[in-house]
Amino acid sequence: MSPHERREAIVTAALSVMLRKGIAATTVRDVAEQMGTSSGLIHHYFTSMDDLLALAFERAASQDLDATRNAMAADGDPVGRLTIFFATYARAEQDWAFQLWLDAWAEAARRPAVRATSERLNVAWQQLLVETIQAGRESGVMSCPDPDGAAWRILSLLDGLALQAVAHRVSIDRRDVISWSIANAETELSLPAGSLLALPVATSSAGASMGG
Amino acid sequence: MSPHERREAIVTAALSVMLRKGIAATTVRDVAEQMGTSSGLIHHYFTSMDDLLALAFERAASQDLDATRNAMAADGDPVGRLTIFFATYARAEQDWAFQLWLDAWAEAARRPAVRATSERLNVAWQQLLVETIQAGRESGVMSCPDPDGAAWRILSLLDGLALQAVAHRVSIDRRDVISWSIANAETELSLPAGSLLALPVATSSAGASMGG
DNA sequence: GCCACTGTTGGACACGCGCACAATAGCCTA
DNA sequence: TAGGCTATTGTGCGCGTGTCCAACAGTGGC
Repeated sequence: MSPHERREAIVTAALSVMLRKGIAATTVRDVAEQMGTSSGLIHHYFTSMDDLLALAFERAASQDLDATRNAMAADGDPVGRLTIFFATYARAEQDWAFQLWLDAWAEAARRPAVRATSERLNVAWQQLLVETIQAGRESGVMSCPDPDGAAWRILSLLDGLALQAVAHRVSIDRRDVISWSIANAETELSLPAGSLLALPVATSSAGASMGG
Repeated sequence: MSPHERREAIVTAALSVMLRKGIAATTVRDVAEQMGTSSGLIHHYFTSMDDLLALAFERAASQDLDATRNAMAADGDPVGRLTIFFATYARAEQDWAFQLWLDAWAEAARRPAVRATSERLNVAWQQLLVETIQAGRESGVMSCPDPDGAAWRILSLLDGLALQAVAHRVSIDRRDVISWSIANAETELSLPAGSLLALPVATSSAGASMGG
């Protein structure tokens, strides 16, 4: 295995463990065991465990964002894109992905590298919504006086609800997380009720290729 | 120092360390050093470190809740109570208090005692809203088909927005966190725009006595 | 076929953790 | 003043962590 391949393999393995156990609980030995190699090998490629964890988190979060962004790009209609957004929003449906964000938000206060990555990616999510809202506004199908604020509110309600569902398991039903967020977005954008409801599909949602 | 005083002192010391280093990074030795005593003493009063951390977190969070609840009780009008709710919501204004919640939500997955406390208190916050909404509905001033769900949505938007403000510092303006949450609540409860806006007051918000 | 190089191994090291336990100190009662 | 009780100490155990390092193996160049 070439050095480049090995580095990728290590990041992938670290990511796999992180998704299962969370950022803080991921150890060098876990990653080595996941790869089926020795723990010393990790330090041959990464100067410290922190570097590896930060890189793996960025990888995971970026892949999630890219998956949703690509899925949305397949639809030319802003309303259709927004429907896909909610349908493929992995954070809200896959606990391990959202737990990563919970860890990141908590760690942001004490690890500058994590904060920078977390903030940059959250803003990217929000911008994805802003672009879609502006497109919908230009085509006249959506009405929204403040796309930037609306995007933050839509995203924050989604995160706030998902937070309860993931952290506390029972407080809020998973289906309500999505349906309430959709209803909120429809109100924000003056869309008819039910506009953003996706037809149930058999295929798994985006982001499933990340392993775990 | 009496057993009761000692227990209180330990909880206070644990809280002090937690606010400085986060829940996950708080150790028995840290708490002992904070008090100027030995680490063995902590285990003489608490069966496990997890219990102590959960209790210290509960102390901080409960004081916050009680402060808001008491402030709301001073007003007989449901709309007035809700106005006070947003005006005294300490989480959104005091970073150290909200950072504790960020830690708790992340740690909930790994510490059962923390999860139980976190969930119970979040539900208590939600119930505080439910009671107010139901009172407002009975008096005819509010209209809401689903008080339980509306309470979760109001609270989750508030938490989701505050999360961005606290974890990332710059993404969202602190004033927008409150004003957007208020506007959302007014929509949820069919209240006239501006109903929940509080007059600016000079006194500091509730919960400031907790130190840190 | 030998050599050098490098990916890779597996264990040792120092440290920090929660926790337990025997010894000590200090106060309250008699 | 003597005795007993309990808060408090200090040490140490077992474990898990990140990091380091000497030894090994497999492969490509000479």
